[in-house]
Amino acid sequence: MDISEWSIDKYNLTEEELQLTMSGYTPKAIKANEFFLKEGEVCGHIGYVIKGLLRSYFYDDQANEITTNFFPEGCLIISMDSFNNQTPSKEYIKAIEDSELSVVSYERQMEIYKLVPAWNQICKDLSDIKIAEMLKRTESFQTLSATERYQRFCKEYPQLLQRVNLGYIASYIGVDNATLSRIRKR
Amino acid sequence: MDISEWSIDKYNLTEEELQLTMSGYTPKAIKANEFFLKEGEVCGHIGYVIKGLLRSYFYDDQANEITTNFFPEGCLIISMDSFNNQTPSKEYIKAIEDSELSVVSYERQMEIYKLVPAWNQICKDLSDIKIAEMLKRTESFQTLSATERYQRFCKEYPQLLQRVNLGYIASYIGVDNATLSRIRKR
DNA sequence: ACCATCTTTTGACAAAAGTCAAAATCGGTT
DNA sequence: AACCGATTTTGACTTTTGTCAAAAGATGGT
Repeated sequence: MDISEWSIDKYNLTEEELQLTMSGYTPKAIKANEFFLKEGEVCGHIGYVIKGLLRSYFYDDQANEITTNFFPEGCLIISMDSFNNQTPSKEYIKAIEDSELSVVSYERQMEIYKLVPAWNQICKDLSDIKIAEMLKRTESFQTLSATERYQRFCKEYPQLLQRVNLGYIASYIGVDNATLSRIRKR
Repeated sequence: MDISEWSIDKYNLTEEELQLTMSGYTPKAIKANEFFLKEGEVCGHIGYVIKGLLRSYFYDDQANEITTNFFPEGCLIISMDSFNNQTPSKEYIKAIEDSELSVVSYERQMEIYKLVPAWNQICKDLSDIKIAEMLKRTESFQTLSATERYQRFCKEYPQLLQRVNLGYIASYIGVDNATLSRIRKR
């Protein structure tokens, strides 16, 4: 199962549980280049991307911006370490395009866990999906060349290719900017 | 929090809950080069490593063995995808040294989830730890050279350095065997 | 102690990827 | 249409890493 196959329908929530879940969520618009979360802040919300595109990134020792994830429509935005442990975030999350989110606060989400037991399972499934994604990503670094990683990226995220700067893709797949440019002309 | 700081003591289980948890676990000895899990098998057990050392690996397109993880004393062994979804494993898990494990079956672990509610939290915490580990690993591929990845490996897992083949480390950090050998002479 | 096997090192070379700077291109604004 | 800044491409070059094969070293079994 990957995130594209995931749906809340699986969990057979009662009407009331669905109500409780939905009631915690509020819409939030975010313009291109605005932040959903900054380094050092504690991630206080989960966001669901209804429309638009965001990305997360951090700065390495040499102050290069390293993109860690893209969040297009249908994604849940969450800085795992920061949200789960309510500790300061090590990364920024910033909108690439004007976006519309649906957000829920940490406190409200905690209540939902208590009121709707199925959320424990939902949460576990989402963690498992995340882990599966990351395993695949690690594998690509262990076994693929830069060119192959780029090809895989194109295959997996064709919808991102036209929408994000190449530099973001370059750092995402762990390749220098100029090298990616050369890879692209075959 | 990483796995070395994790302990079941955190969860204030009652004597009875602890009893129920422990009762599911049985000791299992495994000799060097024997398998804990083979590719294609469904992972039916979680293992806790009391003594010894194991590793997980798979074969890439060119039939290279790629090491994905090491499991020294104190680790939980679990093939996430296979155990969680009860699907055939894509990787092998094999003992590097004669090892002693404490194992619990999938069925028994599912019962424990029901009988000891705190296990939901335990499970979530362990997932979070796993995710944090993987984030760090991904970051190392995105930002570090082969030499730096080797240095980080040495710093993080000094106890493994003397105990595993260099070839295992090489594929773990995504470097050719011969290259790692050269890195090591500075 | 000896052999067979596996692991690690080394050499010579090729290919891949990084660096730095300049040029070209693209986007949005006035 | 001209301009500014950001992004992308390109050139010339260096460094890193991979490949292949052979040699050296280590290990375990008998």
